[in-house]
Amino acid sequence: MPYARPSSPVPLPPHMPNPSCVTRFAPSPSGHLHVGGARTALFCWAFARGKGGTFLLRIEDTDQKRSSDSASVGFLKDLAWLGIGWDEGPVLGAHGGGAHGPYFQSERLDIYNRYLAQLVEAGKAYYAFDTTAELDAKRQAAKLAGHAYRYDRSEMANLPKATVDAWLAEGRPAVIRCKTPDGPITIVDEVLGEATLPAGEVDDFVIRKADGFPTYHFAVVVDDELMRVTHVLRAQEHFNNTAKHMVLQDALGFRRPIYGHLPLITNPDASKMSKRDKDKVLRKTVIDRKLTAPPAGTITQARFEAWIADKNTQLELAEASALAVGLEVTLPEINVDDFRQSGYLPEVLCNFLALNGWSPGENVEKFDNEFLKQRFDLKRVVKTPAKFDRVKLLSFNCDAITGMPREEFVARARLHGQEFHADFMKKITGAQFEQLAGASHERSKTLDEMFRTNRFFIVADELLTWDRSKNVEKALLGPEPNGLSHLKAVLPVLEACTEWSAAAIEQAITPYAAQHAEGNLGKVAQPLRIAVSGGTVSPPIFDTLAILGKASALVRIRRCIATFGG
RNA sequence: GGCCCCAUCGUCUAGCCUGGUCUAGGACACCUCCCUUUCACGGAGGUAACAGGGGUUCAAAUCCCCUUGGGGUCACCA
Repeated sequence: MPYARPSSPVPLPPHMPNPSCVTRFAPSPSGHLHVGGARTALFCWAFARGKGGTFLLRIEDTDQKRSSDSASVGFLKDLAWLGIGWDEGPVLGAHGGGAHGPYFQSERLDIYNRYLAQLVEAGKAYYAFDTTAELDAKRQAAKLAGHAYRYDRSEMANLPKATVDAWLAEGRPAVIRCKTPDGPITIVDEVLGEATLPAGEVDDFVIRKADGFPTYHFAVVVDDELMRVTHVLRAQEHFNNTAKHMVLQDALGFRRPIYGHLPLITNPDASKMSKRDKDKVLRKTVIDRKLTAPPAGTITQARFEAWIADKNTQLELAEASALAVGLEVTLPEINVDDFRQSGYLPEVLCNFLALNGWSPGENVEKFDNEFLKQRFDLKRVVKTPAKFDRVKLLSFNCDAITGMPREEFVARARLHGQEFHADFMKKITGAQFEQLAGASHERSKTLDEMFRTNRFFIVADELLTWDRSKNVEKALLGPEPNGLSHLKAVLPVLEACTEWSAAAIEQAITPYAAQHAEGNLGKVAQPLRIAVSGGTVSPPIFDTLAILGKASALVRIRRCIATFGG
């Protein structure tokens, strides 16, 4: 067991007694939590909690250019929404805290510097004064020569101490590099097995940047040790980094955690999932439609032009969303929050995410986090990358929604509406909403769907317009007796209704259909649906009429008759 | 390109470690039929995979080798 090595000989912050298992999720707050990160967090959480261990969260904000406070708060909220609670880390509600902080790397500079000094002192790391331009040139040359670039330490590693001190004193920019020992390095991984990198593959990598911040590699190794992390579960893109981390652990005399590298989650076309995907969709739409100006009320003309002119310019999330609304296109969900907005259930997202890269076997597919916690193990993690299948996710979501009690759906849909469709909620009474949600329950694949497909409910009666689609024309203006005639005939029937409930309306309409439409309810229902909704799709017609209210329904029917040539 | 890893239906995967029970199982998607006042749901069927080639063995999806294909990585980003 690699972890059985003696504890750190470097007595820095006092350690708590080690729990059996400590995992960590360590995102860099350079955006929003995306599904890949969420899956990693979920597995880390399940692994630790399943073993009675500790799951900790650490924010890797050592890149000053890319970090922001709001981004890290977003991460925390996303995690909490998914039901992935952390025992140690930044505090949010009941989550976080702990004795091994601070959990923001930007607040741990002193700690890193002490270890850095120790390595330099011991001759295991050295200052290097190469400029970025010099290094770039060498890399370029290596590329042209057709071989991989490796840092050549001969110059900087052998600088006399006096020179180094003098250069530092005069303020020359310098990084610190780790003096990587020669020889092959064997990575032991619980998912992938063993892999040996030949000698020379790992060069003298930078461990402290010129701005004084440690690099990712250094901070990770120090923090994992001090936070007594036992198991590192992370995405496979980090696999090769492991060698660097091992070099550092050896140099510092640290324990070695157990590693498990998780397969990547990609787009269906195997490309990396990234926020750029949103940009791509928008760009394609704009180009396909040959637009030269943004839709009104989205982004400014100047911003639009700058964005279109340069493929490397990316819209901010808010800009992209606004433009998507204006263009009436749907952006692909990438971040956890996107899925929340789209009306996915957190428990379903977790379930589905867990299925990308892991499975409990025995043909079990549907499970909750509790099950995952009990059953998750590294042995069943697959090695191959998974293509993220939104269609299957949607199917799972649909199953979960239609499978929940009606009251639960109504309640969750209400919360969703209050957050994302405030305009809709304002224009509808509580009772109406309850009825509408109840009627939408069994046909909803997401919490969001009913708000998008039922907008006709909140349109003013006199502003309702009708589709002129083939189906509408057919239903209304077909051979006699056509829909329009039925509408005219059924109008007085509805006017005569004294009670206006779904059941009462049905009782009034059914006899009519029996008499005048050969019992074919559809012949009457569909024209009514079109009349009151403007289109061919709505909740069941009697519910729809009842929710709308008698006055609205009658106004709409009369207007429809007039519009289609009564 | 160097290095590392991987390879089962269109997709997510079970099976592989400990060869025979695999005429390869499940799920999503797709197709057909049924149900149906729209949409959706639901029900019953169906199509569909061991990348290719060599070994080893009485026997290979399972073990070995090669080829091909895919992914990752080669930053003062994480």
